[in-house]
Amino acid sequence: MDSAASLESATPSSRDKILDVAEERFARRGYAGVGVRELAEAAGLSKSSLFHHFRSKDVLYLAVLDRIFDRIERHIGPALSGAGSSLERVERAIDGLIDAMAEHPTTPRLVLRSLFEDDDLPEDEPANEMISKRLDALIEGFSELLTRGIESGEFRPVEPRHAIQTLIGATVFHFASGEFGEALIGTPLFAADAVAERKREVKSLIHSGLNRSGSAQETPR
Amino acid sequence: MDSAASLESATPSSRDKILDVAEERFARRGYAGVGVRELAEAAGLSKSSLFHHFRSKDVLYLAVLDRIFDRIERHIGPALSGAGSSLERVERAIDGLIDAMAEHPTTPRLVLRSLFEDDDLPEDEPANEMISKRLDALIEGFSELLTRGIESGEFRPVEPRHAIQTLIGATVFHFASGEFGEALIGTPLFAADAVAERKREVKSLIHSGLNRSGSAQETPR
DNA sequence: TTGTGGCCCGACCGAACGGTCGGTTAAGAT
DNA sequence: ATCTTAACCGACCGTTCGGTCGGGCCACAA
Repeated sequence: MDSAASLESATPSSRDKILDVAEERFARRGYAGVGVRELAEAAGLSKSSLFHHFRSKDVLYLAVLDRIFDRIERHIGPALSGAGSSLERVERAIDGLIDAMAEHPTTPRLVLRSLFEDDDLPEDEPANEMISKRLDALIEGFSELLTRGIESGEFRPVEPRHAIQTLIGATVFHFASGEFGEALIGTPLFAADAVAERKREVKSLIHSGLNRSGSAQETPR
Repeated sequence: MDSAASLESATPSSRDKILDVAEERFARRGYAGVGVRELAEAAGLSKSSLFHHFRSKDVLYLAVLDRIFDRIERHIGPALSGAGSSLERVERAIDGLIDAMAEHPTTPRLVLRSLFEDDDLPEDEPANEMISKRLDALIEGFSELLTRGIESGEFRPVEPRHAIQTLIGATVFHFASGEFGEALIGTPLFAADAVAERKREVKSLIHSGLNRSGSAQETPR
């Protein structure tokens, strides 16, 4: 029936174009805010053709999310495993997370939406459950990392799950904040140096909060 | 939940009913995700009557946001002014911000939406500009607080605007995270003790990051 | 008594929504 | 030469969208 992932590299065309366009529009205006007509037109084909590639708007949206999580896992996966102290590994994971968010401006917005929106999406859709699983796995990876650092005495005994919430806010929200964030920070959020600075700021905040006594260790990247 | 109007006359007031209903629905599913018919029905009157109270869906949404910012200013305003060390004042502001988010579960979601969504709303609408002004003022208040703490040598020389982004993420996002957040933390986000714990966690993270002991712990490399 | 104005309604409007249907190409495969 | 199939399309479907319109009801002022 549906051989979704079987065709690989040799597809330059419509399907990917639709995904690209949908990713951008959905990120900016949300699932309910974008119509399939608009997507089809922007992708350069008719609405009927769009429905030829994706059986419904739902599955198109989920396909977009799927690609997003592919990219995130690609960036974070290597960072979570590997050697080093807990602090080093957490910092590497933060770098990876920020890289994932900065790769495409659409990523943080779609992730943020999928995190806080009580989705209108069908719960039964297998693609939906699969995405939840992947998200859970990522969270679990981070959680274990923090827990290990606390158990080994390297970190203060913070609640790891609260720290994860803060971390998500500091990374995902920052790069999702669009006009507001740019007005606040004063520069484009996705310029290479702005991304590098965000990494520095987040890591230094994680490392020693606002306290001066933490000393000014500039860990270069 | 009717807040201020309930002390007054026995009128539940259709207008307020509409605002209450709209606030809850918009918070959950966003501006584009909610139709005026649904709102009217949930408020117990007809669509035409809704349009008698609010000239368009836009102004209804903006009226909802307006109430939200009223509440936030009520909570944070006093905290920003007042005496004490910079750290004390920042912590008081964080308490106020979290109180504002925890007062109604709708608040953080609507704030988050208004921060990261490139709104479909008319830029010219005066109500829209007014909300932007109020947001700017809040940000400016926080920013001055941090800047003063840094200048006085009490805080590390972090970039205050980055710290603000992190702070917003740690507070607004946390309480906006709904199902995801509850699954992660493991308890209802808005229970009194959960709110208190979040205050503690955020303040301790702000205070000394993940580092054990507020001092030393030099990281080489 | 006769407004008058606040509040409410059913009926209706054109546009847009997600989705279907039948049919037309063009490229391979048999 | 025929059959299959992926890709595409225009036309159409029923529903819902935000919004309008004309009028009904009722408390209260003149």
